[in-house]
Amino acid sequence: MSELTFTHKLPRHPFTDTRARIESAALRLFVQKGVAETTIRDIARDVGISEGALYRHFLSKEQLVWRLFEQNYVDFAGRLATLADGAHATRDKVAAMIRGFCVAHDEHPALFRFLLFVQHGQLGKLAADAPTPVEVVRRVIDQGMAAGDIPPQNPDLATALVFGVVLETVQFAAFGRLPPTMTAVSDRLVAAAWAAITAV
Amino acid sequence: MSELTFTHKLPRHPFTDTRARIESAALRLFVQKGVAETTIRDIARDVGISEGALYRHFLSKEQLVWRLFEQNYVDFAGRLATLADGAHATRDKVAAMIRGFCVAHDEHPALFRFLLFVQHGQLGKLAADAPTPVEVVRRVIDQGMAAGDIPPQNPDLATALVFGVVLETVQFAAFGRLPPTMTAVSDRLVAAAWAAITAV
Amino acid sequence: MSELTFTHKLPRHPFTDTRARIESAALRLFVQKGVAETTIRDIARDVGISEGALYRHFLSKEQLVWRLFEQNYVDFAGRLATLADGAHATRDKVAAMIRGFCVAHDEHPALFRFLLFVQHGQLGKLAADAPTPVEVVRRVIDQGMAAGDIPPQNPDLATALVFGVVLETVQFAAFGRLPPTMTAVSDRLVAAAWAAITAV
Amino acid sequence: MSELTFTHKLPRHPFTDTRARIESAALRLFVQKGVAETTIRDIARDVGISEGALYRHFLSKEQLVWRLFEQNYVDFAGRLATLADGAHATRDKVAAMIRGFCVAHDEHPALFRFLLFVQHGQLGKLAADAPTPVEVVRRVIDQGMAAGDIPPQNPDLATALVFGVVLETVQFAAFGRLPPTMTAVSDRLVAAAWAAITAV
DNA sequence: GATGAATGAGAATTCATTCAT
DNA sequence: GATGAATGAATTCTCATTCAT
Repeated sequence: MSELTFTHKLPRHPFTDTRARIESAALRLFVQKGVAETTIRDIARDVGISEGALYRHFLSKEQLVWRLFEQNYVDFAGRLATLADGAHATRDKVAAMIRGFCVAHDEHPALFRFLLFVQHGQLGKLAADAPTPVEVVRRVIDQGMAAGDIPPQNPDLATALVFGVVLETVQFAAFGRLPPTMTAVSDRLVAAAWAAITAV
Repeated sequence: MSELTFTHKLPRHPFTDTRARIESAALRLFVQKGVAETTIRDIARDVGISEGALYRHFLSKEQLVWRLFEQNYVDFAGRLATLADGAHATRDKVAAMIRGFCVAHDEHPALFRFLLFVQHGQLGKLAADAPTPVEVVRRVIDQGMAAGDIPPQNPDLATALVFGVVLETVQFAAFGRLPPTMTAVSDRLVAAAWAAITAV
Repeated sequence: MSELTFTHKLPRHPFTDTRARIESAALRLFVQKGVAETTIRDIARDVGISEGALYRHFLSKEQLVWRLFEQNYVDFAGRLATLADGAHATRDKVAAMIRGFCVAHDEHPALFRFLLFVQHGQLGKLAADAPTPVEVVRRVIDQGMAAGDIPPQNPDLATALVFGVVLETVQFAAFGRLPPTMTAVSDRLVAAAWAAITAV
Repeated sequence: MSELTFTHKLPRHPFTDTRARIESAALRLFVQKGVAETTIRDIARDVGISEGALYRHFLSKEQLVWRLFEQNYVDFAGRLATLADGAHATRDKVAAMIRGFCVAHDEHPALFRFLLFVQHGQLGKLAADAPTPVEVVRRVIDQGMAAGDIPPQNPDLATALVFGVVLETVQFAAFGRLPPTMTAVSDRLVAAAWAAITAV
């Protein structure tokens, strides 16, 4: 997974790491055409190996999809949590997280989109207590309301607003309606999200 | 299409409603499991007819999907435009549209989700000049900025913010994180969206 | 079958004789696209009736094909026999038959091609003693050899030569390599056929 | 294609002959029952592989048919041309070609019938300038008329006569009316064809 | 680790035929 | 006689997966 993660582990064998090349190709194709529409043959051809060879690295297509999702999703949640913990004021925590979203997107847009859109449905398979970006954001909201920094309201709705501000902007960018780089608008997104959750 | 559309056209054949039942079943299954994952057999079984019978009503699965999308998407855009035109102040226009989203969702959540999430990708197939909800909202934003009601900014980004506020709330509702009825929170969404686009 | 046969029976109801219109359409389509490639729907659409209505007139597609073939094939054989019987010298008999082929072709090319090419395979289904064009020609050859007008040789081969001269010319015409009218070249075909069977 | 072609190219994969076995089976079945009436299942069963396996060797049934036709048809045309070029007098050229037809037939009757009858309709798909048996024969006729060896006449009609003599004899043989071996009657066919085209 | 042929379970689609109205 | 909806079997084709080499 090394090349894919947000956390920059180094690949062991940069020129022969077939597994990473498979994952990278799969991710790109999944985001481009959808998971169901991407065949094993598509991936194999893209990587330049035979279809059979893929099964040396993954037990099944389903497992490939799941690994791609699970490992990176939890990684990303951890990263967000770290960013939130690094700030003290509620607004700074929210800002740090939104900037984290933007950086993560710009580092690897395909992975970002895969995690947040394409495989959103896999959420149900995660262990109930697994850390997720949604939980991380929601915890910050909860604490902010407790501290009086955010007016009292349905914390899930406030969480949805934060995600909506970020994710829809990503969608518009993906459809070419906005420039592809999220970090360029991260300050604007912070302002919008904060205004939205404090507008009650 | 009568059962499905927002505008309640009459069925073409008064004695059978097979076509409408197919569309209704297809819509539900497409939203539940995804288009690619829904087979013709799934739909036929759900309607209680044979697979072959489906093809008397639709030329192909692709055409079924496309019709479901295209007709209703354009309908919905028109409806939004009417709502926007019915108000005068920019904020009232935005409010009317967001309430329109909420009502449309609550009337037929499956259709709403199909149009706005599942088949968002079909957008590219629409005629370049076809009216879309995105265009309608964007036009209101443009006019609002021209009138000085909304601070100068990238109008596409402001449009994305409005959509984000609405659509992510719908997603949270679909995942059970929020109550299923959008109209219950429409005032909150109006406030949030307006705050977001004026927070620059 | 009236409109179709070579023998010019009059239709009973020229404007409502659905059966004849079905046969006419079927024939044209069978020759144009092949029997297997022509669907009941094709025929029905061409005639302007529903698919179900076709089954008022024919028990099955197979029966439709068979009727079209059998009735006309035997008719045509009888007509050829009459022509042969009307001449006395062997060469005149051969000439009369070849001209009969040409006239039959020009009267109704689709029927001719259907009988001689498309459904040649149905031959096996005919009663063993049913009169066929092949038998008619062969009998003339036999008699001609007995009379010393045709040199002794394999009579089946001589029969094949006569058919070859006529039918391949029809094929070339159908492919646009020759003009569509056979009667224009019937004298040439007579000369060629006679030369071929006497060249031994 | 090795087993099938007249020219014996080598199979591309030395360890399997599946492709050749598919082509051989397909050819036999196409000639026996017709192309439309032969299913992929028929072919697969005949070869002893699964239906899916067929698609590793051919993209579609259509492509299988087309390859079978196109490669061998052009091959055969080339072979005929070589034979014609090897003789000098017009009659010898015609004789060489007719013997070439007979030899080709006797080498592989199914292929011969497939090319000259079953798939005659594919002719339209050939490149306009592709060499065909018809063109080869016609060129010889043209040159023979120019040289004064054949009386002036419509060269297409003369070509049709040559083909008629050969092909109808093949048909009669296929229907059991003549012995199966064409080479046994090739001299007779040469005499008949030459007589037919010079009888004008 | 890799290959490529093969499998087998569907998938979408077609089509002759039936039948209630 | 006619209609059009429906059926069900068959057909082409796809694709995740296995396996001998």
